Amino acid sequence: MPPPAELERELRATRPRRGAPARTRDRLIAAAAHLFNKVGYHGTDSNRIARRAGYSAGVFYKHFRDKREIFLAVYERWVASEWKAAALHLETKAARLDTARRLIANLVEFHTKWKGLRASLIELVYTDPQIRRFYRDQRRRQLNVMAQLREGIGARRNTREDDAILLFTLERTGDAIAHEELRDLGLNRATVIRTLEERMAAALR
Amino acid sequence: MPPPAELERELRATRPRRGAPARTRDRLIAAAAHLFNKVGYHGTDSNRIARRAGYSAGVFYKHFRDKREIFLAVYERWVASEWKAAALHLETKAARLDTARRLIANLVEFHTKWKGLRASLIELVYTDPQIRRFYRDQRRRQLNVMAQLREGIGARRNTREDDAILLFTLERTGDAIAHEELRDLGLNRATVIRTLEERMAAALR
Amino acid sequence: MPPPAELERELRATRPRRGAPARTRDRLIAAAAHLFNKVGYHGTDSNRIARRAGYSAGVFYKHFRDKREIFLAVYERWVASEWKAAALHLETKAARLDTARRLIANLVEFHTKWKGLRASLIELVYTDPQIRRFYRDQRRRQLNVMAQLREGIGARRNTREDDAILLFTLERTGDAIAHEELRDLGLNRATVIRTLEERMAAALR
Amino acid sequence: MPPPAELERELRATRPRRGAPARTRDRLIAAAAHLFNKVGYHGTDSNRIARRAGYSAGVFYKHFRDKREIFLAVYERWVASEWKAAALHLETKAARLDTARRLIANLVEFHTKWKGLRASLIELVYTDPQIRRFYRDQRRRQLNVMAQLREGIGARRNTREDDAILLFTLERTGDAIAHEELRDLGLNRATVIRTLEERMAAALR
DNA sequence: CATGAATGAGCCTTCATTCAT
DNA sequence: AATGAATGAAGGCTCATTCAT
Repeated sequence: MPPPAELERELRATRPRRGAPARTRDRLIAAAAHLFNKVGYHGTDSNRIARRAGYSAGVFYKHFRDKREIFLAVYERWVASEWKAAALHLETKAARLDTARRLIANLVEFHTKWKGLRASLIELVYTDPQIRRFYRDQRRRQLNVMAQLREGIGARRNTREDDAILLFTLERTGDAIAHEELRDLGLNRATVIRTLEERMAAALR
Repeated sequence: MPPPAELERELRATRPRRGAPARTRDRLIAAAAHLFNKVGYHGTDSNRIARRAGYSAGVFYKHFRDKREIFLAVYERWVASEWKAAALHLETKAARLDTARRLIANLVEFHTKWKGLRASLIELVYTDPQIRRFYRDQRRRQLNVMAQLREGIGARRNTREDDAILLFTLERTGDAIAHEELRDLGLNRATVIRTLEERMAAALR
Repeated sequence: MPPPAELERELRATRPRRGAPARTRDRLIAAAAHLFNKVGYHGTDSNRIARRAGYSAGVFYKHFRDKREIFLAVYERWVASEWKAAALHLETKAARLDTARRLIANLVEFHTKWKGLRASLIELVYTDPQIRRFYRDQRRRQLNVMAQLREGIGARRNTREDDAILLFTLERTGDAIAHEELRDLGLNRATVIRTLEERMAAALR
Repeated sequence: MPPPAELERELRATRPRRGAPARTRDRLIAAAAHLFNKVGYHGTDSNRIARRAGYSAGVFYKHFRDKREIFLAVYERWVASEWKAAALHLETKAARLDTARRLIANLVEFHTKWKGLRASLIELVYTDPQIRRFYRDQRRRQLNVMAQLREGIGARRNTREDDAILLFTLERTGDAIAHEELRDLGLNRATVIRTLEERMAAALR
């Protein structure tokens, strides 16, 4: 006997019986994002994604070829929203250090919110060519933005290699903060964040 | 009788029909390390580990409760060998920059050799409390060693937080090098490595 | 695709490709009843139950958590049908001895038809708390019916303990008849049955 | 990793390193009896029997073809000891009712002590021809003894069929007592036992 | 005789995926 | 467009049994 009351079903009431395909796709992605983040890619099954989105199992495969594909969609959406937030901070006129602070705050927020998803990401980047490609494209885009920023502000000479190392540092340290690694190591979170902010600000100079 | 054409069988010839348990365990760990590294944790199954080690399926469970447990054993072994190599470099009397070079070379070598394993690791650290604990313990140990080093050489004041950030940078950049991320991004590998060496050397000052 | 020559496949033709869940559950229970009765509880596996019912392996777990659970379902169904038959005999207006005869005939019929199932039952009653509970509930129900019967007919005083002993006698002797134990012991089946009928009739007095 | 400290190993110390085969066999049977009775036939594995007897796994198959065979040996031994006890009571000169009491006490004691074993027995009698044969042989032997007893004491005429029904009643009610079925049904144990004693005594008349 | 490592068949269970309705 | 019953391959794991030492 399947478990009686599926909490996942709650959404069903909200949903129109025959909605626009795009809306269905959206709901599926949202449900998948939640589940991937909560129980990991391998801990999530496609039936559950559909059910949580308020649909029956079959719907999933009308919109995605497989689990891999919806993961990519989730990842794309997540990246897009992170970029959007970052862009907002960059556009806002402010002192260099203030901008850096906002960007780091943004980083920490996103890494914290999506820590489960990020934990699955690395393996998939290694495993799946398509996800790898997308992942690298984002990095390239980040490097380009950084290069432009420095140019725009007439910044001092700095190599793309340095930028990359900074990005790696930010990414990995952001994860450490999200996963409470610092606390477990008896480190001061504020100090670490301040250091990241300074490096970020330095890169914007 | 095992299925007809098993490539994995090659090892069987080499192996004594009945060995010491410790030897069997060793072979299982070695086989698991290979497979985890090649096809990832989730792509590996216990039967295949046993078969690759030259045994039949049942043997696996005589030595390990489940896949998680053998992963931990693999990880422990890998970490131990990395530490051993690092310790060797640290003990060798040499100029600061030379020691740094060796340590970075060691890092790159290990991250390259075990890139598949590392790709699986992150998710497991997130998922599995025991693996997480071990992982954090290693980091703590690294930080302690760094603190001692600086003290020993009468080094300048540097915070444990800085050390942690450096370790995160090294780890993540080491992965990027291993996965050829730099090449895909059109970055110069030698430049990146030189930067890492300098930071390492600076931390030893 | 299931292995080539599966006799169990015969049912598949009969079955609609996609039926109501209740119907599927019914078929699974029927198949399980047959197999438990034929090869015993421990000789039956869930895949085979599904296959015999005309389904693939996975279906089983959509309806039952495990073998234990379907055994209970089988047992419940079997008990219900036996009660139904017994009730019919009790309701029919007839001389005491006639009613007794019918009840004994019913007993022998059921014990014969389900002798394999009953052989597994005892161990499960010992092993499984839920099955034990159900088993005892039936016995209690039987005792209650017997008490009512005697009361209804203004019968002579008889203790619940005597009733219980009678039920045990009937149960065990019913099994002996079903399993041809009497024949192996060189006993006269008709004589034994007549004795049971007389005791039954006496209890109804 | 196998569980560290196996309690079952305790016996090993006691045992001579190279004992007489008969002694080894004895120990295996005793260990098997204990385990069958505790966790049932299907819940016992042959390695564990050997380990509990203080031997390694392989020894088992030097003495028994398979689990079935050792079950039969256990069963034979148990029956023999029950007969021995019963014979003792029968030989003791005493009033009919006193002998009956002793026999019933003996029955209850044995059924209680071996209730787990008995729970497995029924299915095996159904499943295994050899065990079935032995089981029936015991019943035949019991019936013969009863016939002789009545003859010996110049007892009144009573059919072998009646004796059989009595034996079935005793057996099944003995199990009910052992399994605390009576208690669960709210019945008085003493009353039931008295009834059994009376019927036993009547059979001896 | 005894050891105990190793075997491998086979059951249990999950889940990505399909398809008739 | 949506349903959801059904599929079936693939692993996980156990345990009766063997055999080289």
